[in-house]
Amino acid sequence: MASLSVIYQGNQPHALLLSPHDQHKMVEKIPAQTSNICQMLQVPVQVVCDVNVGGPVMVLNHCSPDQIPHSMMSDLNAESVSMPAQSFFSEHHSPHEPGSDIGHIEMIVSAEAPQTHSTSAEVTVSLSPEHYVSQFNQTLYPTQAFEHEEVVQTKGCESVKWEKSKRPCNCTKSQCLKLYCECFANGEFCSSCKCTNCFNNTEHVFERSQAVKACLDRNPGAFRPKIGSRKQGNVKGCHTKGCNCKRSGCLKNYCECYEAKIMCTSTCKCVGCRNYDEGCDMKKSSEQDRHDIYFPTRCPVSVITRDVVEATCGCLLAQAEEAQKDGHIAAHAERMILEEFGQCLTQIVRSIFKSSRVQFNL
DNA sequence: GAGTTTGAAACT
DNA sequence: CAGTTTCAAACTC
Repeated sequence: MASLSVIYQGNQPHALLLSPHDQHKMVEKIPAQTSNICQMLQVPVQVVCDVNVGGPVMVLNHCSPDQIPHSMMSDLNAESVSMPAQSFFSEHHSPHEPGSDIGHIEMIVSAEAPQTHSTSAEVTVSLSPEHYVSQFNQTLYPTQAFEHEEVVQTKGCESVKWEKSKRPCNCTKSQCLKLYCECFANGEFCSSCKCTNCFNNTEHVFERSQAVKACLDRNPGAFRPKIGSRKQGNVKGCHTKGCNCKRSGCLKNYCECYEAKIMCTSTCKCVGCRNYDEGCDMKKSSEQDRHDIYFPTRCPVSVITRDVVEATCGCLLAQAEEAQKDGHIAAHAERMILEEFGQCLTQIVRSIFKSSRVQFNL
């Protein structure tokens, strides 16, 4: 029943668990994992206790505010909350921002100790607004997914929006407990999926929490959004790790940057990237690099391959998009595109001559 | 819809 | 940490 639980080891309070859901089984199983929970979460949580709660603290964060108030209001003893629960959240949230984070929280609540303890633990929990991401909670208590949900993530003064569509997964071998599974990677339970042997559901909460921990052990940032905060001049944000594409030119949905509709950046380790904005990014040092990559030396008869044609079209489209973005008039846009086409032709001709020289030398 | 390609994740 | 394998989505036919 309690969304706020104090976990004891022997007579000593061991951990404070804030949970949005009524999941006793999970609460019972979590203590074994809580020893390094703060480090695992990488969420500095300042805990000021009237009694020594002592141990690590799990703080619900990064959950749907629509869910939290209900559980908090229904589960907490109203008399022990120093401010009305409704105002507690309304001060920090717009109720119509699904998926937004709690952000800054200051509250005083009472947590009922187990029956073996006669006292209540009154604690003040203060979350620093800049450390709002609680991946473990997010993944342990996933929010319901919505079709084509637009998530608004607020971090400090920055606001990043990205499309988050809930697609049914088709996992067959991963039990949906590895990051291969999009549902799992998004911190969601599988629902209406076509997966087989799925463990990413409420019936396998323990296995799932183990898998979450394993992922976080491998990579503490495993469940952080891959599309990070926007940089100056980067309207939509950037990929936190960058992509490693080698064959797609970062112009297909294989590329995580392209799929997220963002430009590749210098963080990416991609080869032959075509997904960047020359005006705003340092991805490539010069336009020449781009053409050199896509118009390499080849046998004359095979220079104009399908790849070359696609690359040329890509160049022209990129120019068109840039012209449109910059708000140029049609005539100027046409000129830009034609100039780009000229550059492409120049490179093709150069490639023919280069490969011809090679052949002649042979 | 089956087969292939791709690149991230996982593993060694 | 680099190389390899596994995996599921994207893509092609």
